[in-house]
Amino acid sequence: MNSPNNGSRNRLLAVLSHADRDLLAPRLEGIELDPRQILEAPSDPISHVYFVESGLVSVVGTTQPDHRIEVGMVGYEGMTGLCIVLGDDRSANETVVQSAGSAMRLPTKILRELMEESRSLTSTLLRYVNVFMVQGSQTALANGRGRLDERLARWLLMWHDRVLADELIITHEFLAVLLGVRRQGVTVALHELEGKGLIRSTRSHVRVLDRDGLQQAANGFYGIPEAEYDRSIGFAVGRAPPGRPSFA
Amino acid sequence: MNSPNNGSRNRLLAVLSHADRDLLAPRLEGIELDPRQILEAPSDPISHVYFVESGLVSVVGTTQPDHRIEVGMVGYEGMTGLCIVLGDDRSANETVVQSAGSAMRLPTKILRELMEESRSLTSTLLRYVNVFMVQGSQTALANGRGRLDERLARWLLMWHDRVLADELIITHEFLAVLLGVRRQGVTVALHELEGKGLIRSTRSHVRVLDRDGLQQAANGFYGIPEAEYDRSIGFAVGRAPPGRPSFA
DNA sequence: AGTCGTTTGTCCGGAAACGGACATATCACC
DNA sequence: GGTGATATGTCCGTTTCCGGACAAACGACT
Repeated sequence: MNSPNNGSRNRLLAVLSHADRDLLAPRLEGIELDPRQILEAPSDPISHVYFVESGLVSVVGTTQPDHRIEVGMVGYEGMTGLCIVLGDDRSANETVVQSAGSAMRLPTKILRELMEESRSLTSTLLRYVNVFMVQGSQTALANGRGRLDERLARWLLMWHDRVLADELIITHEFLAVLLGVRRQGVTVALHELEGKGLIRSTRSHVRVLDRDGLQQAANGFYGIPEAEYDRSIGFAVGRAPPGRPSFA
Repeated sequence: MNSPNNGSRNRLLAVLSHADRDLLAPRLEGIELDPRQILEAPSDPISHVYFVESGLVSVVGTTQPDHRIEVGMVGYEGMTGLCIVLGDDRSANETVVQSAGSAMRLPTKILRELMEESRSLTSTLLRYVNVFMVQGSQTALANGRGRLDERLARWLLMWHDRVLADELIITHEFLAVLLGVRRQGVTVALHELEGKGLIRSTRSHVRVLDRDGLQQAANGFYGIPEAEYDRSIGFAVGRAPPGRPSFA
């Protein structure tokens, strides 16, 4: 439970004990994450779990072909393959790389074995599952009660937390899919936030200018999962810009 | 992993091995669930986990006072206190009894101890956590993409699965809170479903008449978590009315 | 400089849900 | 059988978002 900051860029790996890290290290494989790459397909057996180091991964819920929406977001603070951690071998959702980066990955089977060996490793991963569930709950809440501009502000903040940059690369079209709304709606909402001076929006780019303003614009829909993360997984490895959750 | 059907009315308890059941039995306490009773309050330490036997419990997400919505539903197929299972001591959500019934409950501390002792118990509970996460994802999806009438149909089906009765007791007002919409909207949507002959709606009562029709009305938003439950936790203890998930 | 695919900006009418108001219906209780 | 609290039915105008269409802007590539 100590946080030795063993040099890993992934926060979950970073908070592991030396012993757990030594257990994992030899089995971890560094790998690039390419945009649109699919890490988990619904109902397909999952081969690896990914500890994200940079970039961003979306968990997208699906039913009918036309019903799609993002239900969770994973950056360098988390991992994919939670169903593996929970003992299942496949996911009901799709997990797709949203923004290029890198990850350390581990074969499914190995993760299971190591979790059998180390209770403290298991404990950390389960606590992350809990935080991820909170994120999902809050997403359901925002989807049901939030206006488009509020949800957009929330989404930008969450992204901002999970990539270590102010400049995000994404098209309105893609954002619309993730938020489950029309592309034109995203365009208008971005203008609204830009008009308030909170962001700068150019072709395929969004730059965050005013985090505090965005939080205000999110109207209470942002922050709970991030606070839970800090409380439950542990505080940052060092840098924690004011007004931003410490893991960012 | 065998399903000895040891007589418990709670499905999770029922699928436990004899050994696990013997471990739990002496510590379980039967207790009534009264409507509106709060089993878990946000950020409050959780004293007990509840294995529901009858009635229904809602997990409600909250941020600002006015932002509330149901993010999960627990009946006799499940349990409350998932954050305990995952190693946290409190929940970000509120857990409230929606419909009267009974449960077997277990002090938080005891559950933790027993999970330390029995890996198979832990495994079963974690698989339920996974199913519950799927339920949450699908709720986020439905909230974001579904029309009110579709979400209402989905909700009625889910309730119908989780209480062993066709007659549900709830007011439009309450339903509106759970779905995160206006009360008047619920009234109109119920009429719509009633007009199609799918339900019968009277003061504080909704009777399910046509499950298949409701599934159609739900337009694909119903069924995934229920199927996951059957696949992951195991098939029913016996009765499985056609067209209804086997756990119901 | 010109071409072409992608991305964005901006229209429109219409559907869905909102917020508020008020009338009616139902039930528990005296 | 009357009374009052609770629940439901039905209006209204307004906001938010949708679905479709189309023009303009951008950027990569020749």
